[in-house]
Amino acid sequence: MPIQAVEPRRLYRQIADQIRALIAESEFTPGSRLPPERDLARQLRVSRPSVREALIALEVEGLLDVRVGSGIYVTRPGERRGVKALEGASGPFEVIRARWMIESECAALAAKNATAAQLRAIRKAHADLVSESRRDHNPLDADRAFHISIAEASGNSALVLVVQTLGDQRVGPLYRALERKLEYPMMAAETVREHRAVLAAIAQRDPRAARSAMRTHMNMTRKRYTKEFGTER
Amino acid sequence: MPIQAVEPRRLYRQIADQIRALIAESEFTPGSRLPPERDLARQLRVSRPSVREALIALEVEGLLDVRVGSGIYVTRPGERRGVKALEGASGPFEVIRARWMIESECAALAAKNATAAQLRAIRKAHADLVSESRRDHNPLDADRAFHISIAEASGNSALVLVVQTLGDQRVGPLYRALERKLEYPMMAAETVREHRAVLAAIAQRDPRAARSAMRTHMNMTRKRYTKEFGTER
DNA sequence: CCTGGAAATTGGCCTGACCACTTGACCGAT
DNA sequence: ATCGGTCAAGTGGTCAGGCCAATTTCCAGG
Repeated sequence: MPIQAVEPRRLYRQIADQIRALIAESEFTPGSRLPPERDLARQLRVSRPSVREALIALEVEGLLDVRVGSGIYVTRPGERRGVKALEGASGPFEVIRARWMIESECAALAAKNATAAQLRAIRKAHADLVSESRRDHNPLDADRAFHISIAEASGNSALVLVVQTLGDQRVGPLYRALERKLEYPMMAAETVREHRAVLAAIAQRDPRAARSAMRTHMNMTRKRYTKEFGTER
Repeated sequence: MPIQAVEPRRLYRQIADQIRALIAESEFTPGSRLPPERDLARQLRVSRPSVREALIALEVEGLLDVRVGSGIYVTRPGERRGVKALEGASGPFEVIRARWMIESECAALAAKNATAAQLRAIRKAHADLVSESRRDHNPLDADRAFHISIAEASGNSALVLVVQTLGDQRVGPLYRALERKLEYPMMAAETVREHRAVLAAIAQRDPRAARSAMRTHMNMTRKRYTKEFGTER
């Protein structure tokens, strides 16, 4: 057992962790406003600059949105832009092509490797997505969760990370412009059918069908983008 | 032309941007120490807390390492851990399997799509890697740069992001333990041969050979890991 | 009802102070 | 020569208090 380096916990990290935990426990829900800096400092028994440092860290992580004179707001999951997403955002067509390649292999691996619990999680994510699709807005969060549940069933956490990273690209400016043009819920019905085919192939433990179904879904998504956006980019 | 939202530039972001630019211009090189906070504040004509806020942001981004009592250091590219890499680090074998899948397709795409300039960049990255391999330490940075140059030649920026993200996983604790056990420069000679085969296939514009060469490289890398680390994880 | 102004609240940034930690130099004991 | 202890200087960490800019809310007047 090698001697471990001892790393003192800087106060701003402790504060940031605590706020992060409160958000995760839904004490502060997405879209809601945190108490003012002065109040947080008082409640946490620390100085206000220390609170500010923690807030900066959480802002850089994309978890919070700090508005001068107004307050500190928890971002909605779809709005969260981590560091990576701030660097040159990838175009929608690039993302969908990368997803075609990667998520089809994830689906094939999921068909091979999914545990019963993971299959249940995929089914639940799918049901949530169907339910969300009945509304008139883009079910971005539920869609993302469905795809991530499949990546998780692949059994490779590096692939989960990759799928999450690609999913994060969907909040870039090009993507927003594109997705604003899409029609709901007509498109939703097609998407639901494609998702159902992916789920069915995974449930039947058929890697080839799962790969093919996910590729079909990505191809159809690309076609939908092309139809609305004209030339690819 | 819609009216654009005006977003005032918070001072900490301006300072962080300036420091980031100075690092990019090699004014501050990886491993080097920045001037003390008090000096930075004086030079930039801002207060020290404002400098601290900027440093927090850059620390969260992984660009800087702040050591109490010692100073502020620029991280080496291989040490940079963005937000994503802090979440549950993936194991080396998971990463290598994901890279097998993804980077082989990148190599095939690079063989198809690389511009002359990109091919030159791959060649340069390879030459740098060969040169670095002659030393007795793991040429992590140069290796990473070589692989990223191939992803860039794929012509899909989403794939570049994915390869970067997977590359970032190589600084996790499991990875460090594993790579400490590897022998240099004996292993370096094998790796150089494998890299050369990838480069040759790309230069010959042969996607199948490029895909195959990269898969071989990843397979051999996994074998090297297995040999040193025993059971896979 | 709408507009403008005032007041209250919120975040932004600053100054100054003190504390904890690190580093390097120096000295004495073994 | 080596090791441990002490000290001083420098570094980052955190705090208290202050003032300014931006936002929100409320109220009065047209």
